[in-house]
Amino acid sequence: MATPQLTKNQTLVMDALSHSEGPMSAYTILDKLRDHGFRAPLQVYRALDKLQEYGMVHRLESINAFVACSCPHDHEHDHGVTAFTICEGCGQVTEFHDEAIEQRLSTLTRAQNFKTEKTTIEIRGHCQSCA
Amino acid sequence: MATPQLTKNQTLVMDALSHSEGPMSAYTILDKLRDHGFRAPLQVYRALDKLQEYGMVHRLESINAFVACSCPHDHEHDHGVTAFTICEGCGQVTEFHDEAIEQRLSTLTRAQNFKTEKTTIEIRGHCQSCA
DNA sequence: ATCAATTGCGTTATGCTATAACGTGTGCGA
DNA sequence: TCGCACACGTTATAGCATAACGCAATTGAT
Ligand SMILES: [Zn+2]
Ligand SMILES: [Zn+2]
Ligand SMILES: [Zn+2]
Ligand SMILES: [Zn+2]
Repeated sequence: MATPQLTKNQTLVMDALSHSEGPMSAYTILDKLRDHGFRAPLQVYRALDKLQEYGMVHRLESINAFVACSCPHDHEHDHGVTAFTICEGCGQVTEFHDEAIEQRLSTLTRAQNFKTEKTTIEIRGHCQSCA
Repeated sequence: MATPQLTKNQTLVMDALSHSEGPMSAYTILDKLRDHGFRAPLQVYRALDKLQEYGMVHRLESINAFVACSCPHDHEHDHGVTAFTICEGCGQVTEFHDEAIEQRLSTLTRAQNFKTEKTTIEIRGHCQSCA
């Protein structure tokens, strides 16, 4: 997915997420952007949809929140399966990618003739500092 | 987690999930059980909490729904990491467990001194029939 | 037997998350 | 110039989950 020029709203949401310490809910983002003219949830959700499509933002399904992608590359290509550790103490999220897991999941889904479209891997627990 | 005698509400919710073709939302369960005296969401959520604690029900984070555990065993011991394929076409959910993935995730989290409490693996896509 | 603690239950109200449906404006190629 | 795609703004609504209260039944010591 190529990364096109972002619109004003998309830029605002992206900046909010980038400058945040951890993940944010859509409504938290909304509150942060009220001073910039945001009034309704849809403004946030529409921007988030696009940013996810561009691979710049990930949704954390298990906590209904969103986080900026921490990959070093520039998103000119899909990064495969993404996994996260999520600390319940401090909220810190760490993104990682592992070829071995991706391969293994691919083998398992192929065995049942399942066509994968999106894979979610989220590990809840406590980070080193919060253990 | 030992499986104690279920209460009336827990039994009703468990039966509803067991007899369902696929996963159900809490509110869908509520509607199914209105004829049995259910009136409020909390009656469902409280039962679901216990059933999850007993390992008899799993929550699917990516679709806000619940499904009966399909493991053959009797839940007298924790089954490790649970993974699911979820068909977007027919709603069919398949539960599976893989030692290799569990080991790999354990290695990766250990490397960052992360203490895992709950692991979510959900694969959205299309099953053989719906491909 | 009695008291205290635990657990389950029912109810009302509330909060959080996400989308439907409508209309507006803008840019761009046919 | 027309038609289309896309972003945007607004209002309303739908869907998911929990807070807080009180009551009843159970259990398990003392
Ligand atoms: Zn990423
Ligand atoms: Zn932490
Ligand atoms: Zn199971
Ligand atoms: Zn299917």
